[in-house]
Amino acid sequence: MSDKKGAAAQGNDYGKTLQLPVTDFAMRANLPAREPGWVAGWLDGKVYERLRERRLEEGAGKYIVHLGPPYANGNFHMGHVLTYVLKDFVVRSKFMGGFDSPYAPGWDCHGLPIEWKVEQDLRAEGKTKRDVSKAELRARCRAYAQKWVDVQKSEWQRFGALGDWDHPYLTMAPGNEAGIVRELGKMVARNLVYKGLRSTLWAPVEETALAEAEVEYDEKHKSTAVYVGLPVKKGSGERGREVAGDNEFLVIWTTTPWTLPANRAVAVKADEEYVGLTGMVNPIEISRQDTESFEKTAAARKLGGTVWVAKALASDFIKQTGFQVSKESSPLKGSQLTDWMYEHPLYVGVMQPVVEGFHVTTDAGTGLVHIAPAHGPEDYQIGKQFDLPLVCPVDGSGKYEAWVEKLPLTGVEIAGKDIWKTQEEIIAELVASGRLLHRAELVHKYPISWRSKKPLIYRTTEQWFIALDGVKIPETGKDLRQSSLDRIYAREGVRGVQWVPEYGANRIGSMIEHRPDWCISRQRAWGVPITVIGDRLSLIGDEKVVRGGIVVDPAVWEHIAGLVEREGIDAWDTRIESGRKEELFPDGWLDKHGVKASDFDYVQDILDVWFDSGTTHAHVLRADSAPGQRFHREDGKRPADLYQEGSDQHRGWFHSSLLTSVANYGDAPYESVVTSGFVVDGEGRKFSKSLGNGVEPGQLLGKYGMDIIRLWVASSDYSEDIRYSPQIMDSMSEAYRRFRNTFRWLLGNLHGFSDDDVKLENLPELESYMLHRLGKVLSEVRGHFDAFQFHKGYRVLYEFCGVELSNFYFDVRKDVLYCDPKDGEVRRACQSVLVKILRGLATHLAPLMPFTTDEVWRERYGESECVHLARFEEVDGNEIDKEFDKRWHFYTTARSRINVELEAQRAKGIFGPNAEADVEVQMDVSRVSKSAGLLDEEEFRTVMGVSRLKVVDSKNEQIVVRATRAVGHKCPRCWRYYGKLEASGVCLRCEEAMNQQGPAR
RNA sequence: GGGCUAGUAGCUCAGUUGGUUAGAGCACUGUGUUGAUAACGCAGGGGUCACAAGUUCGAGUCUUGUCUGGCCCA
Repeated sequence: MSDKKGAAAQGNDYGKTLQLPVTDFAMRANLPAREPGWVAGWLDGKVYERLRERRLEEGAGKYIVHLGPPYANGNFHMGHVLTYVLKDFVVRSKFMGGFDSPYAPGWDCHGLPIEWKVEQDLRAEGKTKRDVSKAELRARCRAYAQKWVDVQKSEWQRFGALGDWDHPYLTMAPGNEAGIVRELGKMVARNLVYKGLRSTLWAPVEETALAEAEVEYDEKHKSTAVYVGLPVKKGSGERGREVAGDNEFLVIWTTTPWTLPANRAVAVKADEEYVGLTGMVNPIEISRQDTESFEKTAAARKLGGTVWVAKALASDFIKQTGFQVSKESSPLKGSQLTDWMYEHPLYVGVMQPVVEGFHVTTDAGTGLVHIAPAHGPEDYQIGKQFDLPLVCPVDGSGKYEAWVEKLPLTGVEIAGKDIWKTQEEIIAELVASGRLLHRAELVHKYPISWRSKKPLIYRTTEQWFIALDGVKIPETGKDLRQSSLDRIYAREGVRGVQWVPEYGANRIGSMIEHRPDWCISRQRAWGVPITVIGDRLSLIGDEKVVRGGIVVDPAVWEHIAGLVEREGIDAWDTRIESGRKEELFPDGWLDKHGVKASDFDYVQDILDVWFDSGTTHAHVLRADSAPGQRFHREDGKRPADLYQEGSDQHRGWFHSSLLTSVANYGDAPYESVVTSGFVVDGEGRKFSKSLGNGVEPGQLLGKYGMDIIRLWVASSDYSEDIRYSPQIMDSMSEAYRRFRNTFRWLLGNLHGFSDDDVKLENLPELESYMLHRLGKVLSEVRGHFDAFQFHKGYRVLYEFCGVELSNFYFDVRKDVLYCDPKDGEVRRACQSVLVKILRGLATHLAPLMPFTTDEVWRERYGESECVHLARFEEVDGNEIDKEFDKRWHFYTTARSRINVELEAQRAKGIFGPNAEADVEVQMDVSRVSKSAGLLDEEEFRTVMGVSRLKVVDSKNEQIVVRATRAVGHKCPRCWRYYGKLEASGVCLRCEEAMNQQGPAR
């Protein structure tokens, strides 16, 4: 023990004669404080632009990555971090791989959430949207979106993302808006756009139909559920016979009594059995629910009779209503009920049919389903199927239309009244007519608006659609659905899309296969107008000009697009509202066709915002096949090589992009699609406010810095959900430190060694081996990057740094680097390899850790240099023969076996560091040399870092190791033990090193 | 409720066409260094492969079901 201390003390004098690492590259990064300055440096230094120029000069091939534009509303969250970091991995690795990979950031700016926010701001000012013009409303929306574009842009830049920040695309840029109009016009010309009816989820508060994405569900919504008995008239083939008896009822169950005025049929399930229950409504049940109306009900004396319900639900019905059964009829099939008629729940004498409903189940209710085609998608479908009258009695604000009749018995006027407030009056009417069998409050899941959180209703209204079936796409000869599916699955010899992960194809495929036509119209202000002109009077017979009742003439569409391009989307409404409609037609067009502008209808709906982002392939990527495009970017390429987004976008952006692209161009807008999972917490749960497990990018940036966050993304398999937890981030910090220290050690040991000194010929075996390993590792990494498997690339790099460099190569070569003569051959050979390692690691880690690798680069090559302008470091194959490979495999595996023995002796206190050990390795020399060639004892000793190593031939299967305390004299400079030291007191090697401050060579 | 998808050490990930005792790194524990020092080396402990059936000579791997998550729908 005392000897060890003595050695350390001696070392102090000789330490100054060593070549110890020298570098200004700090051990601690202090990323949060320094990264913003580096971002600014990249922007000021035009790194992206210089990189582009360089690749253009080289004539590099293009690789286009395209992302769904973020919605310009609010700060970025962890999902954005994930997507934009992954995107940046791809862009940067493509650039470093020699591609020209321009990236255009962009923003999605139109749409309801922004409009809604602006309305809230108006409300705060004591106004409503009716107090301002549409143009002003839009101006406010535009300003609001722009504000968030600016915020998000700086957040995005802070992520370290490479991109054309000076030329982002905004869907609200007039040029882009015009492009959207052109895409729509093209679809119109292709006969893909039509007007139809649709049962839409409607928000009475916002007075608009909502997209599915805009709908939320209230898990604990309270509704009033009613059982209603409807007097029935049985028939036997012909409808319209007399009511059979006055005391038989079909029982329906509904949770939306306000829809009863719109009742047009009752649906049954054909093969379900129905029974007539004869008995009495339990007066106690009624009275308990509604004491006041009990008297009226009792007065109506219609408490008894035969009620028809599905047999499977009879007991449930009895339990719920307390109906006292005295007799049960033999069952009838649902199909036997379909020639019955019944009286409308509210309107006396209005007889309506019983029909078969495809959607009828016996999960709840009575198996007899109230059909209001105005208020539900299935209802609407059945309405169409049986040709039921379809008029919606509820207006956009959730009030009954003026023409709705008053309630006949109670005489209550409901026209103009709010549906929710009128519900009690409708129930009172049912009580009065004696048809209310039961009422109860029901807590269930119900759709609500994502904005106002108020309940939604179904309204069947006129909307505009894109047809998925039946209309052939010129390029493919098939309709939109089939053409899209062919491209998703690479069917019919069509070149398909590469989905990463592969299940993406199934996912989007089954959606496209089963989805209805795309409803593209919205009744809002902040969006691109559906600039459709309807030929109301059918004045124009030319099919090339008007088809399906709407103007399809490309000349008109291009004219309107030109107006939008100059003035923005206000161009449309402004002319309609100010009576300058003729300006919407090209000069002379009206005269040529002998019509007036007032002969036409002008649609005032706007486009679904998914249409905006879905058509970026036409505006942002170059659209060569569309000469009319004026907003395309010169640096684009269509289709893109890669679209990338979260997996939820199979339903969203990938979907709308595919449909619009196939519709107008007959191809997919992307060659590959990469999707990522979601960021979840350490337990795999989603982030949510109620769980309180959320985390904001800003917090992480302040605590860890971006490179560590990027490392977290790099280390995770994004094909699944990726987990975030403090523990995970801490281990990423550890990993970061490993990389950083590897760089620090490399830089320190390359002090005074320039890249010009690199000489890779006649290397010692160890250097040759390491160069070979480096080449293998780096090409493996590039392979993983090319396959978008960044976590595998990360792992390979990380383990190389840890296992092969830090644990092995650095450890072995420290002796040479520190103690050999400064210009010693082995030392210089080692440094030559270290340069390759440094450059290899820095360039291959640059896509993952742009900040730190750039810091490394500048530390080595000066402040004016930038790693991001470099390419992946080339390390030639450096093939080594099999014997060589086996020999080093033997050394490295023997190393770990010998280490076990060394550790055992160390534990006994025989010696401390390996330099204090002598080792004898007993092994079957002939067997080993047969495959690995002759071992070099000195090389073997070097690998072990011991003072002496002796190989002794034996016939042992396994190698046997004996480690003993080193004998001889310890060199006070290099700490190795020798038989004798030189007169100067150090070993021969150290003496030379101290004498020759670099031998003349 | 339906579609897609996952569950391998505390954490992040490997585990080939089913084939010895399921691997790596980190973390943890012990230990050595103090010439990578808020760093580095070495060694060690740690897993019923979510659970249950089934196919098979043999299952982490194939089949079915259950549980627990995630996304998208309803």
